[in-house]
Amino acid sequence: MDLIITEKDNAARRIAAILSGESAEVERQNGVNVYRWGGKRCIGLSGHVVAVDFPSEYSDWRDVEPVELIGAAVEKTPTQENIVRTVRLLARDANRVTIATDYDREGELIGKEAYEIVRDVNDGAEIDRVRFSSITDGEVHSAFDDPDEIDFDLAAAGEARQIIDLVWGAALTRFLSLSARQLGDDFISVGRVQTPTLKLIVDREREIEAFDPEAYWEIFANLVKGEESFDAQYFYRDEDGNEAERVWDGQRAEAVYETLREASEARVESVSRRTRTDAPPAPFNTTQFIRAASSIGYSAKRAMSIAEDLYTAGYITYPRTDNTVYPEDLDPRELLDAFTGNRTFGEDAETLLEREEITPTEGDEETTDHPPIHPTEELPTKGELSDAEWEVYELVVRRFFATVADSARWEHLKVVLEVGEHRLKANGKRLVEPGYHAVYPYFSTNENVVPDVEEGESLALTEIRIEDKETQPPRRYGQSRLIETMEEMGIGTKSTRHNTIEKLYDRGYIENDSPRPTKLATAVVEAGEEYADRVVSEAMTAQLEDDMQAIAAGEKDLDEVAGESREMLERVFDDLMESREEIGDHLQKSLKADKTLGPCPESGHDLLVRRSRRGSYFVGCDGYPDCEYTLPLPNTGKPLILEATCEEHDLRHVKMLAGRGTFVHGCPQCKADEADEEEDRVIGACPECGEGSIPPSSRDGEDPAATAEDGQPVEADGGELAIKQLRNGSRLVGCTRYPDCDYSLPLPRRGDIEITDERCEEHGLPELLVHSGDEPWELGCPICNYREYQERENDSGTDLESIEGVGAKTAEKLAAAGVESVSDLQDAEAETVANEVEGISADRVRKWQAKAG
DNA sequence: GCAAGGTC
Repeated sequence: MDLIITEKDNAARRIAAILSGESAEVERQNGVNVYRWGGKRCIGLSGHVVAVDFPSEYSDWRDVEPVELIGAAVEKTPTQENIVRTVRLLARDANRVTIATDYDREGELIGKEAYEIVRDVNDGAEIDRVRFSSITDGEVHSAFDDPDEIDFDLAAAGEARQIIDLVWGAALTRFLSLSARQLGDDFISVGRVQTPTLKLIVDREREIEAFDPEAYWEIFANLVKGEESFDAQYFYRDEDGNEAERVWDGQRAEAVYETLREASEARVESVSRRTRTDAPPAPFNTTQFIRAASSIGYSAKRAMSIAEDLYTAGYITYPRTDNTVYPEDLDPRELLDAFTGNRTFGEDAETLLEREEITPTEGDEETTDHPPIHPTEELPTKGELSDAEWEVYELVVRRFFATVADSARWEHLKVVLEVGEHRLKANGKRLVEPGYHAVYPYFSTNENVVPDVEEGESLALTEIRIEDKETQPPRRYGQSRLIETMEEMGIGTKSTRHNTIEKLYDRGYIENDSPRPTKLATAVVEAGEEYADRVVSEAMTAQLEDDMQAIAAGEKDLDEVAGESREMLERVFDDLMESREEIGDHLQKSLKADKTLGPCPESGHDLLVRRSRRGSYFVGCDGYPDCEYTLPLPNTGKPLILEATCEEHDLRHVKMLAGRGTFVHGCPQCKADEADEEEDRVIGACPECGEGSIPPSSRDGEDPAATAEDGQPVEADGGELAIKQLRNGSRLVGCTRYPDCDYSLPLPRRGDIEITDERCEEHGLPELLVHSGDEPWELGCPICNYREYQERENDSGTDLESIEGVGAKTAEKLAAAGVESVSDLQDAEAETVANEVEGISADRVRKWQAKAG
């Protein structure tokens, strides 16, 4: 039997289809897809199925000095048991094994890992290696016709990276965590990629903090020619003879402004026209795809997650690639042809096909890993995809269109005008040939119209404006700019950069979007800069890349490189250990500063954001237990401390991060005070315990008021419903007998609530109006409102797509197997689902179940 | 429980 091993299931399926002439059949073994035809089997791994780690005697952080990790052994252990088991099983009976993992360094290492699993159970089989950069008929056949061997040197280069990253990362992470006494979930992590990325953000923040704004002025004029008018800006020649618009001297600006105001006309001194060619963009690699998706509102993580779903569904090519040059066997005409007749894309595809020559653009980076991201010839219908998936799909399709479209042409018109000794200029631009913009609407094509004027002509000068401005500090990195910068610096990979940023959020190093560093992050970077400069600098990656090159070229060996790196880390630890306490203190102070709101009104200690044992957030005093002062926080979301500070209480404002439900809470002391001052406003009897209330036993079970009860009839105790403002900022309609009766209905956090004279026929309560913004919102009867809200929640709450990682296509597949809602998924046996749904592993199902709570 | 790199 012949066995073929690929890096992922998707590749296994496609290669099996090509080699078998579409006759391969899939069967599941241990929940893993195995493709079979004739005497052949093909199985896909899931990337690395083994991982490096220290032996178990090193696993207790408190028992082992971090420095000991430097000399510790490093072992490989299987992480994907089912896949490893299945590979072993198949390998036993194989005469020949072909490694067909991705054509890049990491692919070579994954291939070598597969080789070792095979050799472990079968020392006779012939093992060879095939390489191809896109899974197409031609490339796959020619690779299999002429197989090669595993490049063990290249794989060893990858192993050097694994070992060095583990040793440096684990030793330094444990050292910082132990010195700051941060064990458990809140450990303090450091690594070759994450820490230089964090330093980028910290450095930018330092620039922003050190920035000293400078005042300047700009002067504009409006010019009229016949019916048309346009804006022009004052400029002068600076010391170097360059055109400058910013006037740094206020008195001079004022003088120019006055002179222009006194003039009534300007004479055209010169007119220059030029046309500019605007070349279409290069094909998408991962970074440029993320950048484009971010310009239409998708975070890096979301964009990648949607792209992965579209890839798994077969609509786009592999989304993790560095390549920006289409492979030779991609025939643009053939691919465009697949879009003709399509409702959304047909017309554009047909227009593009009408041209004689089609030459796709090329980017600077050409790699062997995968083709640039482009649509496949299989088209989804709009209904098959969610709105977000469709938007991202359309972006990928239109980018492909753009890369085979013509250049655009702009006409630039520059007019210089003179008013006495002063000069004004106007820059006009018109898009004369839309070219690729016609099929790719994601770039701005704003025009600035300046009418045709002639040299020597006089134009009426009106509306002189002077604007006083300030130089601005540099802007924080956005996520996609950060990913681009990482790529430029050579840190991280196409598959990991977006995860690294996510990791910085999870570790409490950055907050908000665009990311801003916490005090902890600054302290970690400072500690790195002082004691382990290599790990905060991209130089460590650069050195590692050089060493890996040398290993791959056979000039150095793995042990030599790893040994040098370990020695370097030893020296880092010589200094670190001496300053252990100092480093720990600084980290602990920073951690506290990240949680500090301001002074406690009772004891003068700091008020901190804390977490109760049940997981909810509140504000408590650092002087606890001597001072027991507390303030509540809203019960939804994760608190973010803002820079804004309450003038009355000297406390920082708090924002609650809860995805789409994010809101600014403000000063928690003010919120509590407001609630204490606000009188409850009674609106009627409590349906649970008030006058004329119905005992729960005889009530309709659908009634939202029928919360968990023991079924015993409740005595009418004269409870009344009132609009209440709570100290944690939320507002509700609740019973005046609280806590004896806990009947409650939610109300919006913002806006003034007006109690109208109209009453709900069903519940007898007054209809409510909420005033916030221009139009009042008719909330109506609070019971009816809550019922409608719950119904809406039920409709969307059971939606499988609400689970992160489940796309429309996957939800459809799950539904076909009888898993239609979140609760179905929770009740299901992961193994059973995996066996019934093709391409889905039990592990993945378990992850979804965990996410669904 | 540490890293970074695959994949989902």
